[in-house]
Amino acid sequence: MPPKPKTELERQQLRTLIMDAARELFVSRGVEAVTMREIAKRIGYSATSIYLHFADKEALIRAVCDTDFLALADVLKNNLVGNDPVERMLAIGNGYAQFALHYPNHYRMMFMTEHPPYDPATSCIQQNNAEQDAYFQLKTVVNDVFLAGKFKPDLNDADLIAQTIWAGMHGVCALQISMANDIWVNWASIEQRLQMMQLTLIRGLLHEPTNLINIKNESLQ
Amino acid sequence: MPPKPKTELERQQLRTLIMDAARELFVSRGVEAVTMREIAKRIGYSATSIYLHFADKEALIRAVCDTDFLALADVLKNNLVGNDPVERMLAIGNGYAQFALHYPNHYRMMFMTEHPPYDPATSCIQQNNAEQDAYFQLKTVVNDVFLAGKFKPDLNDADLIAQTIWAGMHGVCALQISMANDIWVNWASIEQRLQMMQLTLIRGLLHEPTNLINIKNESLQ
DNA sequence: AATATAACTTAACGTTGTTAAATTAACATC
DNA sequence: GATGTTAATTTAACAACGTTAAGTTATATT
Repeated sequence: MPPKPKTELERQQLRTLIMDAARELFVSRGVEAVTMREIAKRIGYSATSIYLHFADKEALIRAVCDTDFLALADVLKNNLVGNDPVERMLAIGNGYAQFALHYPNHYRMMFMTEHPPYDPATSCIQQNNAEQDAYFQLKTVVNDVFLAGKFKPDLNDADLIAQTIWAGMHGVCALQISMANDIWVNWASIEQRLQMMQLTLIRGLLHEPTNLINIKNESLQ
Repeated sequence: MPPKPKTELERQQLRTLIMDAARELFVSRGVEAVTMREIAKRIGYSATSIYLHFADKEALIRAVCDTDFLALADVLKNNLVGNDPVERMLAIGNGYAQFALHYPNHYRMMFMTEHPPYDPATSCIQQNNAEQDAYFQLKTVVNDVFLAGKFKPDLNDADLIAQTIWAGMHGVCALQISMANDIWVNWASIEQRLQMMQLTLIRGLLHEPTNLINIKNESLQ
């Protein structure tokens, strides 16, 4: 009820208050099922107040997504340990899958629904910043593996390799999220499918087996 | 405006009339953007009439999906030619991707959005029928390759292999559909990405190179 | 000719995202 | 210190949605 002129900081705080409430609801029930009124109620404001900070629901979703890309980049960064570049490449894949399956509604919002494309002008994420850009992290690892001469000799496009790895992991995660309950398919366990995808990617991309592959391989049976 | 008792055939015809109108709109603009009133208008009925044939919008979507799985199975069947099982395996992948990219809204509806899972009681599709079940077709081809002894010796779970191939192709197609416009990523062309995924899968799953792989490989550069 | 029934429509309900108008409180100015 | 301006917020309202309830109309049955 009390309107006071607010400082830029206060406006920013309210903005993130809205986003945090929205995220919590989005994550637990999916973007579609959450209403603007509900988000507003959660923080004790009226629905129309949200429109003072975000143009529409789409913009709110986009903003939440953006900060969640930061969270993903953070998860990946923490998984990015080890001296062997191939080991790091496997680790980044595991981190990615862990994120996707731990926050499926989140993942769906970020990678499985159409939203207005990334806009450098309004986004809070800096492209090609190792701390913030998940794709850049993947590409960096791929490049490390490349420089170590581990890829098959006819593979030399880092973007193409990175996108293939991404697509492989995304495929497993996305099918899990949207089709896991479908009895149509006699699904193997998600752990098996993830491991099998990683094994297949490693075998398909690297020019010779590594210890890591053998380990993976044995535990697959 | 004229109500007459209808024969079972007439009811069935109206049912498919609704589904055809719905499909056309779904395909061109996506399920979410299409309203029941719009579908009804298209065929000259009122919106409520649809509810005489489908419990709700969800059920209509599900029914359209079901017949579209038949369409997919048909596309795949027509792509399933050649003596060499590996060749057929590549062909089924190409058919799948062709379907996904030619009918992206369709594909999104079928594989990228959550819907009530397949119900054998109400579905028109017969599971494990080679003419109707797309997954069964894939699994059959995988089994042919397996019987030909082409897979790496430690791979012996046909479902797991089929699901890995599916996930790989799905990953490329799904990312293309929902993220292709995102300038965040320096996307390689969709053709390149599909080819690269197939090459990687073949190399990761088969125990020795084939002619087909070399052809693929050269054209990749 | 009266009645029942199935096909269909119109009206209406509760929600949704969103906009316009009204309200309230702090600040600046005279 | 009253007055006006401005920003923050709310209430009211709109159009559109999925869906349900209540009506209407034409055929089939008795």
